[in-house]
This record gives sequence, C-alpha cells and structure tokens, in this order.
Amino acid sequence: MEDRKKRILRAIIDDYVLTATPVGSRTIARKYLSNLSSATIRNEMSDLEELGYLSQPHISAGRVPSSKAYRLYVDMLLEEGIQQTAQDEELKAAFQTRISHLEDVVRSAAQALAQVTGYASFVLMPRQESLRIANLQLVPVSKALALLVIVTDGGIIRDTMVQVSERLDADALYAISKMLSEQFTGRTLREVQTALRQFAGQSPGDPQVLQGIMDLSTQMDSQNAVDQLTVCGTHNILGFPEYQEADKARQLLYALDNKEALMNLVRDTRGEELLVHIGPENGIEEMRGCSVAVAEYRLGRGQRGTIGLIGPTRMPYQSIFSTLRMASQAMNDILSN
Amino acid sequence: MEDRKKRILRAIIDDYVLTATPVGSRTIARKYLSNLSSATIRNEMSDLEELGYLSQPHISAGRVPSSKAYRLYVDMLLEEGIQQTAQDEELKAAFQTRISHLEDVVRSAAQALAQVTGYASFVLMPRQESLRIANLQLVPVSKALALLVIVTDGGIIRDTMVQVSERLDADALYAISKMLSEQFTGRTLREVQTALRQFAGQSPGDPQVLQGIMDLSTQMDSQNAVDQLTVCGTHNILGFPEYQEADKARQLLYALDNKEALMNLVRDTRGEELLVHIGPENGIEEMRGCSVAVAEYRLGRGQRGTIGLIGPTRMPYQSIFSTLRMASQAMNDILSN
DNA sequence: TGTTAGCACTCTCGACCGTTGAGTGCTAAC
DNA sequence: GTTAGCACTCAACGGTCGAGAGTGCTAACA
Repeated sequence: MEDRKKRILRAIIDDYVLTATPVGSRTIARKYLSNLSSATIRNEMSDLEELGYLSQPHISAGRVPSSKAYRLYVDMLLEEGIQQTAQDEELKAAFQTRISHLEDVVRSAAQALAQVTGYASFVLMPRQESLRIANLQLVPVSKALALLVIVTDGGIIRDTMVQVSERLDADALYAISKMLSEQFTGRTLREVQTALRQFAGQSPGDPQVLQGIMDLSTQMDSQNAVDQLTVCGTHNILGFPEYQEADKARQLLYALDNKEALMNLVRDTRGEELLVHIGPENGIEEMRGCSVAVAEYRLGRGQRGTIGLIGPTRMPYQSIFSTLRMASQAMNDILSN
Repeated sequence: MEDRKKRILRAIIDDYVLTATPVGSRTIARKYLSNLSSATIRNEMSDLEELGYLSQPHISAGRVPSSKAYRLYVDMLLEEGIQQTAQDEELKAAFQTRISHLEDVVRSAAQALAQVTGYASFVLMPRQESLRIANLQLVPVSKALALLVIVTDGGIIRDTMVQVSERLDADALYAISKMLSEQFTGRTLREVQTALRQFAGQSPGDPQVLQGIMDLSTQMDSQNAVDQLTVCGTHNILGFPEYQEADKARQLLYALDNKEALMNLVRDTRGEELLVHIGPENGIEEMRGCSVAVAEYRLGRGQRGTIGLIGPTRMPYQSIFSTLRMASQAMNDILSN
C-alpha cells in the first residue's frame, strides 16, 4: 500500500479514536493533512474502503475504520517500536507496594492499570502447572479441620481446608507437615498428584490429609484456575459511547465474568512481549466490539503471567502499549525480589 | 388510615413493582379491586397523593408510589409476618457447599443470592473486634518472609506476610508460633494490640514477627475491614428499566464499589432479624433510587454478620424477605457446625 | 353521604413531515 | 495526479398532530 494511503488511514484512526464518530474527508484535510484537499482524500478513502480498511455506517456519513485497519495500524506501531510516552507518576506510585501476598501485588497492579487508563484490566497469575512446591504446612483450625497452606517457589500461596483425624494435635500436624514438605519440595503440583497415589499406599500420615492435598492439587489446575484471572475496572465500560445502551453493556459485562473464555484468550502471548486481539479476533461473540491487549510479566524462575487491558476497538493503542509495557516492567522488577 | 386506602395503595405498589410504569385508576379497578369503580379509586388516589404516598410524574399520568408508601407497605408486610413462599430449590442447592473456608461459604451464598433473585447482593463478615484468636501460626515462605496465619474462633482465617529474621528456620518459627498461640488464644484481636506492647518489652520472640502481628491486627479492624464486605451481581442492575441510561447505572455501580459507605449502611440490623432501607433512607446519594434489604446471620458463639440484597426501590419485597430469611437460616445452619 | 357515570381537559408518545448540515461521488478544469 | 464545484444522500433535529391514557370535576344515583 502506498505511503499516502497509510498516512490517511492513520489519521482516520487517530481521529476516530478521539471522537468516536465517523470521520469525513474534510476533517482529515483540515486537521491532519492540510497539504491535501478534501477531494483527494475522498478519492483515497474510497480506495481504502474498497480494500476493506474503512466502512461507512450509511452512504453519506464519514468513514469508520475496520478491524483490518486497526490490525494494520497496530502492526505499524509495534514495528516502529513502543515509544515510552511521559508516563503517569500515578501508575508508578501504585506499584510501590508494601510487602504482601504475591496475589495482592498482582491484583493491585491490575487495579491501578484500570484506574489510570480508564479501561477494564485483567491479570492472570503464572500458570500453576509450572509452580513448584516450596513448603507445605497444616494449621489446626478446629478439632477435625486444618488449613493446608502450600507455598510455591514463586511465593504464590494457596490454601484449603482439609479434614483431619481428631487424634492429631498441633504438634502431630506439624510433624506431618514437615514430613510432607520434605517429600514434596521441588515437585510441581501436578507431579504431586501422581506421587500421592504411591505415597498413599505407604500411608505414613493421616489418609485424610493426603486426600486433602490431592484435592487441592486437582483443584489448583482446573476449577480453581478461574481464581487465577482477576478482572478490574469493568465499570469503566459504561463510560464509552459504544456501550451507552444498557443492554449491550450488560452483555459485555457478563462476558467478562465468564472467566474461562477470557482466560483462554489471554493465557499466552505467543512468545510476544505484547499482543493485541482486535475486535472479532478475540473470538468471543459478545466482545466483537472490543480489543484485548495482553502483556507478559515474569516472576523470576521462568514463570510467566499476563496482564492487560480491555476496551473498545477504538483504543489509543499507542499509549496503551506504552502503559502496558511500563506496567509489565514494574511488575518484573517487584516480583523478581 | 382507612383499610380501603391501604388496600388501594398496596395494589398500586404491587402493580408498579410488576410493570415499572405509573399506575392508573382504571388498572387498579380492573386488575385488583373490581368491586370499586375507577372513579372511586381516583378519589382515593387523590387523597393518597395529598398524604404523600403517591406522586405523579406529570399531571395526566398514573401514580407512582413514594418512599413513604414503600415504607408503609414494608412495615405492613413485616407485621403480617414473612410468608415462606415456595422457595427455589436452586438457592437451597447452592448452600450445600463442601467444606471450605468460611469466607468462601459466605461469598458463595451471596453469589447464589444474586443469581437467584436477579438483584445485587452483599455479605458482610462477622465483625472482627469480637473475634477471638484460636490459633496462630507462621509458615515459612522464603528466607526472610513468613506467612502469619491467624485462625479465629469462628473459623475465620486471616493471613499476612511478615518479615522475619533470616536466622529463624522452620522449627524455630513453629516454636515461636506455639508460644504466641499460647499467649494469645482466647483474646480478641483488639486486645492483642495492647497486649503486644507489653509483650514486646519482654521480647521472647523475633521483634519483627511481633510487629507483623501488630500490623495485622491493626489492619484487621481498619483498612482491611473493606475486604469484609463482598458485593455480587452488580451487573444485574443494568437489567432494570430504571437504570437503562448507562450514566445512571455507572454512578450506581461506582457507589457500590465504595465499600466504606455501604458497610456503614449494612453493618448492623438494629437488632431486627430483617431491615430495609428504602430509597433515600439509605443515605447514599447515588443510591437514592435503591432499596437495601439486610438480614442477619449468626456464626455460633454470638458473632453476627449480615447478608442482603440491593435493588431498585420498586422491589418485590414480599419474596425478597422470604428469600433473605431462607438464606440467613441456611447460613446459620451451615456455619453453626 | 358515599359511589359512580360522564365529560372536558391535560399530557406523553409515536408518526410524520420539512429543513439543515455533513459528507459523498462524479465531472471537468487545472 | 490534483482540485474545485456541484448534485445528491441521509441522519439528526424540531415542529405538528392525532391517539391514548389518565385525571379532576360535576351531577346523578342508591
């Protein structure tokens, strides 16, 4: 495609992102490319429409960029490299957290991201399969219940209630904990599941405790995996002109509650530092009008999670990218300690 | 007020709850009180308007009940006693949870409530001050970090990261845990704060651990108290005709995010089993169009939390009440074990 | 004296215009 | 290849109008 067409397309997208209304040739001629007349731009726009980059809501309206146009635009941006725009101090400040659970750090990052950008945001915890058990301890809760706390090497903590024999007092539980820790340290949660089957045969501990661990490790990859995705700032969606109708907004909000679908979408970044699913590319029917930007963060020993933003296709991708990159880097820094 | 006026008012409210449109005299005459003519009802409605129970959006429209009317209506209902309507099996089923954290039980109750009723729901955990420590344990996480787990007598579990001296190994931490548990068992979290000051003087443990406990117990009554309130099903709001404008809905959703305000509202039930804040009574500006129904649940040893529903003033109070009471009872049953 | 039928009146709502303005496509001139 | 000009299209806005729902008032009725 000729350079001029690209420049015009870019101007159209920039303007549409700003105004959310169809862009006319005169607007482009006046505000963006004053060396060209509106007639020339009209001709080019007509071409661009034929190429599938633009469409008109009705015959005498301005043009609206298509997903294909955004895709080109985003690819252009990424090729040029992400420019570090002067970044909000606000966001940086939000990352100066006091020590706390890894989960809390990650969640508050997402919250900050949503607040600063005005879009909806999400974080996905590092994949659980790769997590290795660092420590494991039973804390007595009541006569027949204990809390099984599993610390993984990334500092991620999971816990669950397990039923224990009433005979076991605190010291006995500690002894069991110690033994289990020795047994399982360094193994992944998935390995533990299989290991436990053999282990259960020798039965040196309370069988109910073993069952509990088994339950937990099964839980951790499937059902509970849902907890691994946190979505924030969904209310921001109601502020966008494209979601003024309550019905449409509701559909989207419910779709964002469907963690499984969203998780599949944002789980991996295909090896990229940054990935954008534009419009229908995201594959979720209710989100066909939305783009999803996904960035990766790292957690020391090769564990990776993702963090990102969700907004209407009409997003200021440039600044979104730089914000996301900043966020991802800040998280890497914090979490490497 | 005469009985007939009450009956008419009740019919108006019933109809308005159903249709969300102003109710005319003819509708009432036909659908509810066919022994009276519309003219008679018109006269009564005129009186009711003068008494402040009804209002007209414009001169030739039907009537809409005022907050005062709902208040009368609700008081009448409560006086008559809450009727156990045939209750959704769905809700009951949702309460058959497997053993898990108390927090999870309570939260999933709220979720079920929101889903079954189609309104927004909330739960508030039992007040923290009254909770007594049952056990307390440090779980090593990394060289200089440990997870402090506090189990309270209601089975509520709180944890926080604390910094510990690198010298301390797992056994040492367990020893400290044991000692701290002995020291603090049976005390309330608030007492612990003051006790710790003295205790710190004798310093038999790691001072950083003590600081951690102190931090946690302070945290637990103030800042973190916000976590004690969970709100679910807020998206349902977008389905109500009174919140079709995205702007209005957004305002309300943000107001519901403001946990402090909401918490103050739902924290106590003034000794009642069931309490309703109708419209402006709730005192939150953005929620002037909403009613908040609050029910109490108990947790064994005198600890009380609340659970409730939030919806437009125009709510089917009768069924709301019976659902809420059922939920509260189900929770009492589960949590007493 | 309370209830009701009837009637004039009010007001919203939706349909049905013109008018306006933004924007287009096409043509012809530069 | 670019641009000016012109005819054309269409959404949006505003005004008018009739239908329908609902009221208040009055007078008749039981």
